[in-house]
Amino acid sequence: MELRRLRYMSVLAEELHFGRAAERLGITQPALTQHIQALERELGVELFQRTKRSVKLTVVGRVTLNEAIRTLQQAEKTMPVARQAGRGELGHIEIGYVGSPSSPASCRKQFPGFAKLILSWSFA
Amino acid sequence: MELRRLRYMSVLAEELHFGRAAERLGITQPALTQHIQALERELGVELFQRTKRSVKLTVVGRVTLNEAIRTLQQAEKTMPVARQAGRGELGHIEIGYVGSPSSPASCRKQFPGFAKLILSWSFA
DNA sequence: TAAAAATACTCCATAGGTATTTTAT
DNA sequence: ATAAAATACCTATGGAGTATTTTTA
Repeated sequence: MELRRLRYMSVLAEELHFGRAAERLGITQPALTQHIQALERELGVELFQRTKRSVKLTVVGRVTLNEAIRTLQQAEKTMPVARQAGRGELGHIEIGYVGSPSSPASCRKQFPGFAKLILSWSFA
Repeated sequence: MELRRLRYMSVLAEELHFGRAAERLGITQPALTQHIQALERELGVELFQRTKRSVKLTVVGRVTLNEAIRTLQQAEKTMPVARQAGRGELGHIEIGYVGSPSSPASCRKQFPGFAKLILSWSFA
């Protein structure tokens, strides 16, 4: 499954018109038709109901679109996050156990205040 | 940005070895090299630090990988959800205002119990 | 010297374009 | 008759392969 096709699908769902959606996407109508067909084949479902004169989302399409939009939104974050990290505006904290052999329990025993701090921020 | 490349990145991050990662991915080592280079070019950051003898994630790579994994996990949901919906095992509920002109406020006035029900489930 | 990543090149699949056909209104 | 989606076909970009080079431990 490709992000590009999910984008194509979401724009088509907004426009409900292959010609206009294709234009917004900077491709031609036949190209868009083929991508939607390919996506439908890949998922094994009918996303849009076409009647030569109108296009509408099927119920399956509606449900699929929800997931697609979530995926696209998450994907959109990746690029700016990478760039911010590249400029040193974002980093990460690594947490490990100290001493060996050790365990979460022994770690909490060793650093009760630290464990409380972490717990107050909650373990993700 | 392509999902495939995020998958390539995440496998390479696990293996830290182009040859083994490529094998797991069912492609050749040069192909993987080129995809990682392309992804780095696209994002404008260095994801892995290679020293001809070892590969390791940079801090930027670590941060980017977090987002990439979230994206992949979300993307993974789309296909089964679409198929479930296709078999009628999933649907959706649509909620709108009744009467016109209307607003959330007038709707709550008209259907105080309904609004309470919705609020108890919280507006997403 | 050997192991591993990068580079050079070649080939083919497919994304996308143009032209055309089909169909419902 | 017309608007709009589907189909047919062609081209070119780039993904993936093989062979080779480079590098450092």
